[in-house]
Amino acid sequence: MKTSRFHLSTMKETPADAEIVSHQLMLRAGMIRRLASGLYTWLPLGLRVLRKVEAIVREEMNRAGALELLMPAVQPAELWQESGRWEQYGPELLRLKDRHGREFCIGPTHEEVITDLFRREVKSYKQLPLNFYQIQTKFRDEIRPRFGVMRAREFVMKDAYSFHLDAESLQRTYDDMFTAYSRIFDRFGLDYRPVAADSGAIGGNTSHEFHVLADSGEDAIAFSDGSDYAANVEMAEAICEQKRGEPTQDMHTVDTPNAHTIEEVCALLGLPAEQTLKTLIVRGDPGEDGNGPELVALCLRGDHELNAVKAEKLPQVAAPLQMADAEHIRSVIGCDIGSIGPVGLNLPVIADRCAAALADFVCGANENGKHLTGVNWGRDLPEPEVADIRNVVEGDPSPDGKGRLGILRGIEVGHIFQLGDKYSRAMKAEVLDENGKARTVTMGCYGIGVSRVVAAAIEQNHDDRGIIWPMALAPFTLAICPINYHKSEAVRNEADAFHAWCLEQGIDALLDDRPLRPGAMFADMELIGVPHRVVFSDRGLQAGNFEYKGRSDEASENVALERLKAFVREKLD
RNA sequence: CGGGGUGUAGCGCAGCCUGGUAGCGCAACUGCUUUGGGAGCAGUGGGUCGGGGGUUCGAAUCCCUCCACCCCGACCA
Repeated sequence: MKTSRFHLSTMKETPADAEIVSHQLMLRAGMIRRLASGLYTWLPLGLRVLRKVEAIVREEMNRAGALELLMPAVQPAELWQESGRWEQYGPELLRLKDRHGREFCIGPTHEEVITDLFRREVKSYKQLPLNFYQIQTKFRDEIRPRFGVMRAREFVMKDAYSFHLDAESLQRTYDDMFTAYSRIFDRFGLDYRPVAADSGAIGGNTSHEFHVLADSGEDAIAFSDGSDYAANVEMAEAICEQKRGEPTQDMHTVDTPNAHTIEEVCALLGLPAEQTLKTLIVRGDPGEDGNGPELVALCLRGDHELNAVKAEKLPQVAAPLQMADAEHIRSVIGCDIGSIGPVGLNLPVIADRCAAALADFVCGANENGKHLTGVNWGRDLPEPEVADIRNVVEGDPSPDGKGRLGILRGIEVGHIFQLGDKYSRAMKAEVLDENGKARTVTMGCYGIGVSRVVAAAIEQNHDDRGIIWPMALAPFTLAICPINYHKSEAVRNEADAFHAWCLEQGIDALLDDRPLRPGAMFADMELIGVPHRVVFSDRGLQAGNFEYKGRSDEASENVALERLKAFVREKLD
């Protein structure tokens, strides 16, 4: 490809509304253009990368025995009503009506459609297991689309759905998918981690997320330095090593005017946050009979953070988690937030393991401007119910007992999940077993955010000059930069001949034949992240050399012209 | 949805407070010079100042309204 025939559309300045580096670089490099909120056009340069991601995904899915198909983006409401998700899904589901007034949605995912297909197509256990996948455009009407294609409303996803007669078969395919995903992310050349994710009510290791590691990632993942344990912070179990000490202090009330936060209380009393207890008041779950608690108190050590996912799984707590409002708290407890504590509190009290292990701690006195010191469970107030309700922090022991936890940030690009019979039961997807009896099948589903992978690769691999593509994802693998292409016949001949050779060899080479000065040419090739660069100039040719530089090399090197083809082959292999 | 902010040329911005008919840099186009790290000079084109309404002799500027976009959003006890 020659730049003069490729719509290379780079920008020197960063568009003001792009917040994160991948979004900025994708705009500056001319990979994408915004059409409306959360909707993007992929320009030729960006599409080349997207297609490379797709190709690797497709090859590895095929290798793992999955079968590609393609389902419609628009889906009839009846299927969603059948699964119950027409009501459950909420405003993220884009709904529309056709000219006859029939209701449809634009698919955010395809469990209903694939399950419907399956029940019409497959009748016998002999046809199982089956694993279908597609690479297709999805639409989710996000509350707040942002970060370019990282969190777009319309995006490209690979979604796969497997069908099985029993749990063992599902587990085998699940393991195959785990292996295939690992191969896919290995081939991308990205630094990634599979992590255990919310395993839900079924129990066991039924879900893994694949995260591309990047400091800007939206998810926190916890991993052990002593084993291969890795889990989303949302679900990583927080263990308390400390044993509660004996009380050594009496309980006292102290004046703490204007001290509302843990930080302010600690500064005032000269204590570390680890010696304090904070009390959060959340809405209770009224339960089926309506006799559940209206409010519930959750106690954490002062330096810890509440984990909402864990908290809302508690039977007393309303899901989704809702903090009580200030007015409500004042009417029930009689003080403002900032002065609440569990002593004498007429609410169910649930303490995190570490909060329950405190002795002689400081907490709010349920009276504005006052705190209690030297408080001890069992002596000054009843023993609390104990639960794991905090986020793990750096240095916590690993839940598998091996090593300590570190925290990394990641971008979720893949998710594999054992669905069970949620959809197959609701939609009566059954096959006949060996006894001729109808059996409901069990399902797995497996997603990869194809367009998000592109953004995540950039988040992980860039410098102040632009993108640094891993070889497998680069839109072009080799940039040919001739200096004075339009003036020097020798340079032009050499560059054209080499370019032609590259095409024969199947090398994605980009020849920059624009009449630009070298600096401008180099800057563009670095911005779009081409991994290898070859320069031809009169000066070099006269000395019998060409110049080579890898995208992340410090300096360029001069290489003898005779070695050109062998040298390039070596670099690309 | 709530809070905050921004809409002026393809991109980045100034002008608005204190009304007087729109400007800078980059990009684009033409010509000449230049050619190893985003060249120089000269010239050219491109804007119903987000839309609508109002005030005024006169509105990018003041007022009202709608729209779009961006950011933040219970970890506080």
